[in-house]
Amino acid sequence: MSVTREKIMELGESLIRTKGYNAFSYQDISTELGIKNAAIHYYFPTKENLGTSILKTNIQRFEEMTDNMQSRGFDEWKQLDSFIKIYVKSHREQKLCIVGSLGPDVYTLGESTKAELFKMTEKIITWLTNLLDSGRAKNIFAFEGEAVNKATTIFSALVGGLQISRISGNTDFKSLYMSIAEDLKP
Amino acid sequence: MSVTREKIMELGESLIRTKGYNAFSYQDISTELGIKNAAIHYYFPTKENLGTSILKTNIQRFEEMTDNMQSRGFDEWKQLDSFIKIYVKSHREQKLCIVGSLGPDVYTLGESTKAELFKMTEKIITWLTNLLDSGRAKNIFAFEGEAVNKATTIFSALVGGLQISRISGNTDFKSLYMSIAEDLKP
DNA sequence: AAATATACTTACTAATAAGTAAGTAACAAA
DNA sequence: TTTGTTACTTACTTATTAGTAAGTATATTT
Repeated sequence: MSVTREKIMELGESLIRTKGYNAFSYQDISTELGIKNAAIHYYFPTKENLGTSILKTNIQRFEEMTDNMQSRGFDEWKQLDSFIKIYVKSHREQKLCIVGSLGPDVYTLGESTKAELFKMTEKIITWLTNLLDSGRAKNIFAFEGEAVNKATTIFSALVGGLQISRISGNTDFKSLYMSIAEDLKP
Repeated sequence: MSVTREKIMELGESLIRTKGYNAFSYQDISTELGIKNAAIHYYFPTKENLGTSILKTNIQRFEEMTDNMQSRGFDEWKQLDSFIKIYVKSHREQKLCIVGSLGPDVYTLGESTKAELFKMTEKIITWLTNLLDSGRAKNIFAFEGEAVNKATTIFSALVGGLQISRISGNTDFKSLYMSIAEDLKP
């Protein structure tokens, strides 16, 4: 695949996670990459097209990661830890996760982008739910109630945590991570 | 104060919490209110001015609410419950909270808006921290670690929860609320 | 050698954005 | 009665946006 195309997607994702979908323009990308805005339209005819492509790549990356952890035989703690580390890294880079940055804009997105955003959210929560359930069955995790509720709470705290910590300059993100972990210890 | 001015602020807040700050325009407001965009500029010379004013009002409302609960002698559970109910209401209205909707746009906001957003976030976390601390001292709440970390986690989960539940159509928000409450029971 | 495909640029268009300057109608104050 | 104030409208300007049509240089295929 084209290097320019990949650079556009990479920068596009970075801009979404930094400034937000409705605040970035093709000009932001073209200036940074030293190309013309029409070059971006060559690869991604519409902005919706670019947004959708970025989300599809993110879904793919997420699936590759979870498949990889599964095939390597990571236990539930290790898998949860690896997932949370994505957020620790985002926090270090002062970026939101893609779901958390597109979430508030959901009503302004085109249908295909909205569909991918929904799909990604669903995949994450389903994966987390299964992880929590299987961890509880093995007595590795302990928590009350349905796993899907715990999964939603954890995911919400991570998504919201990145936003809150970025507003207040830099709240200690490690403590959020510890708070989630502590909460699951038997 | 002017009725038009109040309607502008009310609609402005609603638009921020629905479409996001960078997706709404003075046209959205003027069309809805049947006035011209210059009329909005008469009350709020710049968009930043409007955003800042909306945040200031929100801070004031928050302080009035907490003061009111204090003076009425609400216990810690009742206070936490009342706070969470704001989010339950937001969820019902399919709106985000103002912090969660402006959060992702923080790098695109003007200095004065950013300052108020920071102030509001800080006030909420400080209030929640004190509430959790005093509740724990009375053995009404039970949790490990520092109260400020628990406060941040709870606030993050609420802010993120509204976003996640709105993406996936309508995840049961009540369960998030229960999950937080369950977690604090001694 | 001619035709085709790739990866762009040049040069626009149409729409929408925030913002402004000057005017006006209605009412109150001096 | 004039003067000023409030609450707007009219009529713009300037900048930026997503998006497009047509052209071009380079490499690849036939």
